[in-house]
Amino acid sequence: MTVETTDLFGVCPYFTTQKILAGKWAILILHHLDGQTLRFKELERRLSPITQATLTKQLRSLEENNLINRKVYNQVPPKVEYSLSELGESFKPVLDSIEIWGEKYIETLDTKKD
Amino acid sequence: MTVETTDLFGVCPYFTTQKILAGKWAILILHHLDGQTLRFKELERRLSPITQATLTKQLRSLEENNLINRKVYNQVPPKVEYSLSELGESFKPVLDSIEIWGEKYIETLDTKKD
DNA sequence: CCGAATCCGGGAGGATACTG
DNA sequence: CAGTATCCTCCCGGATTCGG
Repeated sequence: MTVETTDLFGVCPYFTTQKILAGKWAILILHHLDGQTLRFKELERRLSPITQATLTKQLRSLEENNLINRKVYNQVPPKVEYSLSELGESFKPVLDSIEIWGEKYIETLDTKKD
Repeated sequence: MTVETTDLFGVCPYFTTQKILAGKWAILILHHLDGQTLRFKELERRLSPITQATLTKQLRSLEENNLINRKVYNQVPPKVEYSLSELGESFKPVLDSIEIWGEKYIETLDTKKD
Protein backbone atom coordinates (compact mmCIF):
# COMPACT_ATOMS: atom_id res chain seq x y z
CA MET A 1 0.00 0.00 0.00
CA THR A 2 1.34 3.38 -0.93
CA VAL A 3 1.60 5.66 2.03
CA GLU A 4 -0.60 8.63 1.29
CA THR A 5 1.01 11.98 1.80
CA THR A 6 -2.34 13.66 1.80
CA ASP A 7 -1.61 14.78 5.32
CA LEU A 8 1.37 15.14 7.55
CA PHE A 9 1.06 11.82 9.35
CA GLY A 10 4.54 10.43 9.72
CA VAL A 11 6.02 13.83 8.98
CA CYS A 12 4.92 16.37 11.57
CA PRO A 13 5.15 15.06 15.14
CA TYR A 14 2.17 17.14 16.27
CA PHE A 15 -0.03 16.06 13.43
CA THR A 16 0.97 12.46 13.89
CA THR A 17 0.24 12.46 17.61
CA GLN A 18 -3.08 14.20 17.00
CA LYS A 19 -4.13 11.37 14.71
CA ILE A 20 -3.26 8.74 17.26
CA LEU A 21 -4.98 10.54 20.12
CA ALA A 22 -8.00 11.44 18.03
CA GLY A 23 -10.12 8.68 19.48
CA LYS A 24 -12.40 9.82 22.26
CA TRP A 25 -11.07 7.19 24.63
CA ALA A 26 -7.46 6.88 23.50
CA ILE A 27 -5.88 8.92 26.27
CA LEU A 28 -8.03 7.30 28.92
CA ILE A 29 -7.14 3.81 27.76
CA LEU A 30 -3.44 4.58 27.73
CA HIS A 31 -3.75 6.04 31.19
CA HIS A 32 -5.51 3.00 32.61
CA LEU A 33 -3.01 0.64 31.02
CA ASP A 34 -0.15 2.65 32.40
CA GLY A 35 1.70 0.34 34.76
CA GLN A 36 -0.74 -2.54 34.61
CA THR A 37 -2.10 -5.20 32.34
CA LEU A 38 -5.87 -5.34 32.10
CA ARG A 39 -8.42 -7.68 30.65
CA PHE A 40 -11.08 -6.46 28.27
CA LYS A 41 -13.78 -6.56 30.89
CA GLU A 42 -11.74 -4.69 33.44
CA LEU A 43 -11.03 -1.94 30.96
CA GLU A 44 -14.69 -1.75 30.08
CA ARG A 45 -15.58 -1.35 33.73
CA ARG A 46 -13.01 1.36 34.38
CA LEU A 47 -14.11 3.32 31.32
CA SER A 48 -17.61 3.38 32.70
CA PRO A 49 -20.19 4.19 30.04
CA ILE A 50 -18.16 2.94 27.10
CA THR A 51 -19.72 0.18 25.04
CA GLN A 52 -18.06 -3.07 24.04
CA ALA A 53 -18.11 -2.21 20.37
CA THR A 54 -16.53 1.17 20.93
CA LEU A 55 -13.90 -0.16 23.26
CA THR A 56 -12.96 -2.83 20.75
CA LYS A 57 -12.54 -0.26 18.00
CA GLN A 58 -10.40 2.04 20.11
CA LEU A 59 -8.23 -0.85 21.23
CA ARG A 60 -7.80 -2.02 17.65
CA SER A 61 -6.76 1.46 16.62
CA LEU A 62 -4.18 1.74 19.36
CA GLU A 63 -2.95 -1.74 18.55
CA GLU A 64 -2.52 -0.88 14.87
CA ASN A 65 -0.49 2.12 15.89
CA ASN A 66 1.65 -0.16 18.03
CA LEU A 67 0.86 1.56 21.30
CA ILE A 68 -0.59 -1.48 23.03
CA ASN A 69 -0.14 -5.23 23.08
CA ARG A 70 -2.96 -7.70 22.80
CA LYS A 71 -2.43 -11.14 24.26
CA VAL A 72 -5.02 -13.82 23.61
CA TYR A 73 -5.31 -16.92 25.78
CA ASN A 74 -6.91 -19.79 23.92
CA GLN A 75 -9.21 -21.01 26.63
CA VAL A 76 -12.79 -21.10 27.71
CA PRO A 77 -13.96 -18.70 28.88
CA PRO A 78 -11.84 -16.45 26.67
CA LYS A 79 -9.21 -14.22 28.17
CA VAL A 80 -7.56 -11.30 26.46
CA GLU A 81 -5.09 -9.03 28.14
CA TYR A 82 -4.05 -5.57 27.08
CA SER A 83 -0.87 -3.80 28.05
CA LEU A 84 1.30 -0.96 26.88
CA SER A 85 3.87 -1.77 24.24
CA GLU A 86 7.31 -0.30 24.36
CA LEU A 87 6.05 2.61 22.29
CA GLY A 88 3.13 2.92 24.63
CA GLU A 89 5.43 3.04 27.60
CA SER A 90 7.40 5.81 25.97
CA PHE A 91 4.18 7.78 25.82
CA LYS A 92 4.11 8.11 29.58
CA PRO A 93 5.72 11.58 29.68
CA VAL A 94 2.88 12.87 27.54
CA LEU A 95 0.34 11.31 29.88
CA ASP A 96 2.07 12.84 32.87
CA SER A 97 2.16 16.33 31.39
CA ILE A 98 -1.48 15.97 30.41
CA GLU A 99 -2.42 15.01 33.94
CA ILE A 100 -0.54 17.93 35.44
CA TRP A 101 -1.99 20.43 33.03
CA GLY A 102 -5.48 18.97 33.28
CA GLU A 103 -5.46 19.34 37.03
CA LYS A 104 -4.31 22.91 36.78
CA TYR A 105 -7.00 23.61 34.23
CA ILE A 106 -9.69 22.15 36.46
CA GLU A 107 -8.52 24.34 39.30
CA THR A 108 -8.91 27.34 37.02
CA LEU A 109 -12.46 26.30 36.28
CA ASP A 110 -13.28 26.24 39.96
CA THR A 111 -11.71 29.64 40.51
CA LYS A 112 -13.75 31.18 37.71
CA LYS A 113 -17.14 30.53 39.28
CA ASP A 114 -16.66 33.45 41.66
CA MET B 1 -25.44 28.20 31.53
CA THR B 2 -25.41 25.21 33.82
CA VAL B 3 -22.30 23.13 33.54
CA GLU B 4 -23.34 19.64 32.55
CA THR B 5 -21.86 16.85 34.61
CA THR B 6 -22.88 14.29 32.04
CA ASP B 7 -19.24 13.42 31.60
CA LEU B 8 -16.02 13.85 33.48
CA PHE B 9 -15.12 17.23 32.05
CA GLY B 10 -13.83 19.31 34.91
CA VAL B 11 -13.33 16.21 37.01
CA CYS B 12 -10.81 13.87 35.38
CA PRO B 13 -7.73 15.66 34.04
CA TYR B 14 -7.33 13.18 31.19
CA PHE B 15 -10.93 13.42 30.11
CA THR B 16 -10.85 17.17 30.35
CA THR B 17 -7.72 17.52 28.27
CA GLN B 18 -9.09 15.09 25.71
CA LYS B 19 -12.13 17.29 25.23
CA ILE B 20 -10.01 20.37 24.69
CA LEU B 21 -7.64 18.66 22.27
CA ALA B 22 -10.45 16.91 20.44
CA GLY B 23 -10.42 19.31 17.54
CA LYS B 24 -8.44 18.14 14.55
CA TRP B 25 -6.34 21.31 14.52
CA ALA B 26 -6.16 22.18 18.21
CA ILE B 27 -2.67 20.90 18.88
CA LEU B 28 -1.33 22.40 15.68
CA ILE B 29 -2.80 25.80 16.46
CA LEU B 30 -1.36 25.81 19.96
CA HIS B 31 1.99 24.79 18.55
CA HIS B 32 2.05 27.59 15.99
CA LEU B 33 1.00 30.17 18.54
CA ASP B 34 3.68 29.01 20.92
CA GLY B 35 5.99 31.95 21.40
CA GLN B 36 4.42 34.23 18.84
CA THR B 37 1.32 36.21 18.07
CA LEU B 38 -0.23 35.53 14.70
CA ARG B 39 -2.93 37.10 12.58
CA PHE B 40 -5.79 35.00 11.26
CA LYS B 41 -4.38 34.93 7.76
CA GLU B 42 -0.93 33.88 8.91
CA LEU B 43 -2.38 31.01 10.89
CA GLU B 44 -4.43 29.97 7.90
CA ARG B 45 -1.33 29.90 5.76
CA ARG B 46 0.71 27.89 8.25
CA LEU B 47 -2.06 25.34 8.68
CA SER B 48 -2.02 24.78 4.95
CA PRO B 49 -5.19 23.10 3.74
CA ILE B 50 -7.44 24.29 6.55
CA THR B 51 -10.44 26.37 5.56
CA GLN B 52 -11.41 29.72 7.02
CA ALA B 53 -14.60 28.40 8.54
CA THR B 54 -12.87 25.49 10.19
CA LEU B 55 -10.08 27.66 11.50
CA THR B 56 -12.59 30.11 12.93
CA LYS B 57 -14.43 27.34 14.74
CA GLN B 58 -11.30 25.82 16.17
CA LEU B 59 -10.08 29.21 17.35
CA ARG B 60 -13.43 29.93 18.96
CA SER B 61 -13.31 26.62 20.76
CA LEU B 62 -9.84 27.26 22.11
CA GLU B 63 -10.86 30.78 23.05
CA GLU B 64 -13.90 29.54 24.97
CA ASN B 65 -11.65 27.18 26.85
CA ASN B 66 -9.41 30.11 27.68
CA LEU B 67 -6.34 28.74 25.94
CA ILE B 68 -5.89 31.63 23.53
CA ASN B 69 -6.47 35.36 23.39
CA ARG B 70 -8.22 37.11 20.55
CA LYS B 71 -7.44 40.74 19.97
CA VAL B 72 -9.52 42.67 17.46
CA TYR B 73 -8.31 45.91 15.93
CA ASN B 74 -11.18 48.06 14.74
CA GLN B 75 -9.73 49.15 11.47
CA VAL B 76 -9.94 48.68 7.74
CA PRO B 77 -8.72 46.32 6.62
CA PRO B 78 -9.60 44.27 9.69
CA LYS B 79 -6.89 42.84 11.84
CA VAL B 80 -7.27 40.10 14.42
CA GLU B 81 -4.38 38.71 16.37
CA TYR B 82 -4.25 35.44 18.23
CA SER B 83 -1.88 34.50 21.01
CA LEU B 84 -1.60 32.04 23.84
CA SER B 85 -3.27 32.98 27.09
CA GLU B 86 -1.66 32.25 30.39
CA LEU B 87 -3.39 28.89 30.43
CA GLY B 88 -2.23 28.32 26.90
CA GLU B 89 1.33 29.08 27.88
CA SER B 90 1.10 26.57 30.70
CA PHE B 91 0.22 23.99 28.08
CA LYS B 92 3.71 24.16 26.63
CA PRO B 93 5.06 21.12 28.54
CA VAL B 94 2.36 19.01 26.93
CA LEU B 95 3.30 20.33 23.51
CA ASP B 96 6.93 19.61 24.16
CA SER B 97 6.33 16.05 25.27
CA ILE B 98 4.08 15.51 22.28
CA GLU B 99 6.77 16.76 19.94
CA ILE B 100 9.39 14.51 21.48
CA TRP B 101 7.19 11.46 21.41
CA GLY B 102 5.90 12.21 17.92
CA GLU B 103 9.40 12.37 16.56
CA LYS B 104 10.31 9.11 18.20
CA TYR B 105 7.16 7.52 16.82
CA ILE B 106 7.98 8.71 13.30
CA GLU B 107 11.43 7.20 13.61
CA THR B 108 9.84 3.91 14.52
CA LEU B 109 7.70 4.10 11.41
CA ASP B 110 10.79 4.50 9.26
CA THR B 111 12.56 1.63 10.96
CA LYS B 112 9.65 -0.72 10.38
CA LYS B 113 9.81 -0.60 6.60
CA ASP B 114 12.85 -2.86 6.62
C1' DC C 1 -8.71 41.49 4.29
C1' DC C 2 -11.10 39.08 8.23
C1' DG C 3 -14.52 36.39 9.66
C1' DA C 4 -19.65 34.94 10.31
C1' DA C 5 -23.50 32.14 8.64
C1' DT C 6 -25.37 28.37 6.35
C1' DC C 7 -25.58 23.97 4.29
C1' DC C 8 -23.99 19.38 3.76
C1' DG C 9 -21.41 14.66 3.65
C1' DG C 10 -18.83 11.39 6.16
C1' DG C 11 -17.12 9.20 9.93
C1' DA C 12 -16.80 8.40 14.85
C1' DG C 13 -18.94 6.17 18.28
C1' DG C 14 -23.14 4.60 20.75
C1' DA C 15 -27.31 0.93 21.11
C1' DT C 16 -28.52 -3.49 20.36
C1' DA C 17 -28.46 -8.30 19.14
C1' DC C 18 -25.87 -12.24 18.16
C1' DT C 19 -21.49 -15.73 18.11
C1' DG C 20 -17.50 -18.95 19.66
C1' DC D 1 -15.71 -13.42 28.39
C1' DA D 2 -14.61 -11.15 24.39
C1' DG D 3 -15.75 -9.94 20.85
C1' DT D 4 -18.54 -9.28 15.73
C1' DA D 5 -22.31 -7.38 12.94
C1' DT D 6 -25.81 -3.77 12.04
C1' DC D 7 -27.99 0.10 12.39
C1' DC D 8 -28.31 4.77 13.56
C1' DT D 9 -27.36 9.42 15.31
C1' DC D 10 -24.73 13.24 16.11
C1' DC D 11 -21.42 16.52 15.08
C1' DC D 12 -16.92 17.77 13.12
C1' DG D 13 -14.91 19.80 9.45
C1' DG D 14 -15.04 21.31 4.59
C1' DA D 15 -17.36 24.14 0.61
C1' DT D 16 -19.66 27.94 -0.21
C1' DT D 17 -21.74 32.28 0.44
C1' DC D 18 -22.48 36.70 2.74
C1' DG D 19 -21.19 40.79 5.73
C1' DG D 20 -18.16 44.61 7.68
